[in-house]
Amino acid sequence: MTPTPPFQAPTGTRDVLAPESYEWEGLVATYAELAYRYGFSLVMTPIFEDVGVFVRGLGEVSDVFRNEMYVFTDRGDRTLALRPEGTASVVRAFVQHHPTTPWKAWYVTPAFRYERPQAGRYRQHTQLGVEVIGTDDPLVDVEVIALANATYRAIGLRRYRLLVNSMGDRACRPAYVERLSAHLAAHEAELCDEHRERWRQNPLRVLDCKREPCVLVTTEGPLLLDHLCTECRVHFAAVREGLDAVGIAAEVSPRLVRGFDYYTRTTFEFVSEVLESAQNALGGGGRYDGLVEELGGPNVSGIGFGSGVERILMVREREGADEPLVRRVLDAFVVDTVGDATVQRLVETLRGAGLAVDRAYGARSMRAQMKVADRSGARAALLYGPEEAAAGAVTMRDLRAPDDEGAQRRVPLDEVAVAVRALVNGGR
RNA sequence: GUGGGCGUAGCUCAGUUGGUUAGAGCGCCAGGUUGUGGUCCUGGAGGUCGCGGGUUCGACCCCCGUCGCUCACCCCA
Repeated sequence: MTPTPPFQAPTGTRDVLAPESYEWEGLVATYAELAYRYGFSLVMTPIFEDVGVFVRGLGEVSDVFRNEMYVFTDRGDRTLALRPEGTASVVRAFVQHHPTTPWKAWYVTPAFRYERPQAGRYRQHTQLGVEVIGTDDPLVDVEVIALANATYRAIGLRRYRLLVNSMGDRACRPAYVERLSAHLAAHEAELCDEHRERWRQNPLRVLDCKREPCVLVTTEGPLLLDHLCTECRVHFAAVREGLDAVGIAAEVSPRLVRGFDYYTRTTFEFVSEVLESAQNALGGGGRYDGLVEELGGPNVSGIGFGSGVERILMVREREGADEPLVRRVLDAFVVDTVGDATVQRLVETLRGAGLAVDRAYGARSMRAQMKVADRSGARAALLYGPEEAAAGAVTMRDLRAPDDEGAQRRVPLDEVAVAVRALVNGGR
């Protein structure tokens, strides 16, 4: 402590202790409950995979693959990578186990990307998300978006917007990309410095560029939404109608292009209004048509979303939510100046009866133990000293009583559980 | 990968133009109150001033390097 510790959490990672960890508990519990309500089941996959899972998943030209992956070789000479996002692993698990479709799976998992850390961005962050594999029904798109939205709402987020777009599919996107490329080529000199060099690698990314030169060029260029094939147009219309039907406001954002190569048709992103910087994406996702097949499975479609836990909680704080998501309060705290086995038994009995109970350690003075009891936030203090030992009882004290009048009374040992329960439930 | 800011007690921070034993508040521990927390009072513990090197008679202060944090670019969650 005093000297510099020899080890610290690695750059871009962090420890989460109470009370912050209570927020995590609350968010994950809320999300798990909602996912269950929406008909999803939990899936857990390893946090590292054969690097090929992610190479095929993300695409070789994606930034994540090119320079952000944690790749390593194990002792068996296998090339593995820590997962940079959730979808590819889940799709791989789908292909390996072929569950009945449509398969609706939810997850919470760490994800790793080697980037410079920044507000709301870490090298290890935590993503919660879902995937639905085996149907291209637009109602599923609506459900996935609705679940994300419901989660944000449930924890109190209000100041965010939903952007949606359609990326087209194998039938219509290639032709569009050619049109776009032609347009970019004609205006190459007007693009921003970076894209003037790089636009050929992934012309769609230029649409997502926020720098003015690119914005000017692409604004007058062709939009994918105007060049969708009939099927994609119908699908996108159904998604929008479905969102409308369940009362979720969505803004069509023709320039929304997300980072991974596998997206087709529906893409969406929730952006927060309280994050000024470029890190304003709360979560996002979309449909992927070729990914399952790419990883060796049948030619079926899937859709999913991922959202960052750290970012959600940061946004929640910035929105001014001061109510903790969960309250962890002890029911009773035991103060013991006798030190025989009685208190040890009592504590276990109370815990067995479903009460949250802690005690002081180290045989300290009653005064010191009472301070600990106070700081613990427990509702009741249970004092056990020589007098109580002689009477086979404890003194139960209400630590939240406004004054000392009637704040405490003697309770026989075998009635303590009932008495504490009554006090916690508002009686005395 | 590129650039800006910052590293002094567990936490939040002071620290004069470089000068001798580095301070405060909160927190922690003990006592006042040998059976009572939340108020009050007294005392105490706790710092190789991020780390390494340099300049100087002398460095928390100046210089170089390094590590870490932070903010922005980029990318995304």
